[in-house]
Amino acid sequence: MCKKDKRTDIMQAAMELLAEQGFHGAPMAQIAERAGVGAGTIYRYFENRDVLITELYSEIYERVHRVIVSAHPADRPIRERFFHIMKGFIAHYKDHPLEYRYIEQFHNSPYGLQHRKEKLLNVTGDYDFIHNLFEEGKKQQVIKDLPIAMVFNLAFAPIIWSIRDHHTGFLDLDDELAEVVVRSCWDSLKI
Amino acid sequence: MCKKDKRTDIMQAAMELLAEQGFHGAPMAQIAERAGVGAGTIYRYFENRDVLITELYSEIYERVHRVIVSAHPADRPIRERFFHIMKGFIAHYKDHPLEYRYIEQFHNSPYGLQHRKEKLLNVTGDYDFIHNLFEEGKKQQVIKDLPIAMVFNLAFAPIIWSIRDHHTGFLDLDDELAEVVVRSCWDSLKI
DNA sequence: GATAACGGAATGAACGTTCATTCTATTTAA
DNA sequence: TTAAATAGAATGAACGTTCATTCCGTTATC
Repeated sequence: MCKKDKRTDIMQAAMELLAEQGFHGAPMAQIAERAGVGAGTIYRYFENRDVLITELYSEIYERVHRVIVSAHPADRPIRERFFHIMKGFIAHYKDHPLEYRYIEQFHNSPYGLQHRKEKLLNVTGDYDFIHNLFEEGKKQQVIKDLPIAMVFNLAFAPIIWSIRDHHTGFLDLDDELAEVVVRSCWDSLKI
Repeated sequence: MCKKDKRTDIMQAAMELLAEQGFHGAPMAQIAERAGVGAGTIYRYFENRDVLITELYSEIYERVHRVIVSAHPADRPIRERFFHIMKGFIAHYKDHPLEYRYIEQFHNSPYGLQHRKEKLLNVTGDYDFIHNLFEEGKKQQVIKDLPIAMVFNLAFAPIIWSIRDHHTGFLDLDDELAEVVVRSCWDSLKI
């Protein structure tokens, strides 16, 4: 087994356990056990627990980002691009409950606050795909001229909560209902 | 100091520390210290940590519930009642950041899942004010005939996220913006 | 055989909870 | 009225457990 395999195993085990049992319910020893490695081995690949959790977040975020960016109809109207992103977002997280749970846990933890702060201040200065769509929509006067944080909330909050409810069994978010919630969010954003 | 005082002191200290530092960042010893009591004293008033956390939730939930129910225009149209509730909700949690943070932490913890499950199944069988408003709205064909969980999400998710952002400094949720977000949520619900 | 990777026992810090003891206020006895 | 007795509230040191991290003997790789 080469180096990369162990690292991948550790990340997979960590995602499963942290998603299922929460950030405080998955000790390093258990992660090691599920990954089939010794507890000490984890520290050869990740400096400490925080680094593991943060790198795993980046990795999982990358996955949904790739889905959203792929086949993006960049030359179509804002509304259509919005629907494409949101439906891709829902489909991906319906298919990947563990990824969803992980991201949710991360955002609702102190890591998430830190992360959100850096993103809004754009510390890294990198290009944010969705942020850009909303700014363009505001410029074109297609969506309301609201603070960007508010735009994100109107666009994502009901959808994310609905995905959560789908996974906990409180809601059956089938294609029809997904369409309804995306349309509702769009209606709350559009001028 | 009489019995009631100590209990209140403990609850106040617990709310402050659990809200500020999260459910895993506030040891019982620290709560006791801030409350000005011995660590063991807490266990005279609360069976264990879980009971303290759960009772505190009920107490804090009661407070916002009282605000929402008070002066409720029960004989006015659904839309007006919705606006009354949502604006009261926002105003209360803008005024009480610690209560907001506490409720948020609770909902995003295993306690919250349990609580949500019981509420949706209506285990206690008690009358739920807001639930009832939505059901009535559906019956009157004023709001969309969607699963009740979806109605809650469309109604509350953007508002709750906006209150969070207000307290973290990402958003200035003044009266004007509060009006906008409530109207947006209503627009996503109404037929 | 030298070097890097690995495993898992050992370590020590942190935490919830317990319990023997102290303190305080109220009742009883003289 | 005063002093002893009692009840039970309050205390905080101690306990047992859990957990992230380290350490070091063993194994694999070249």
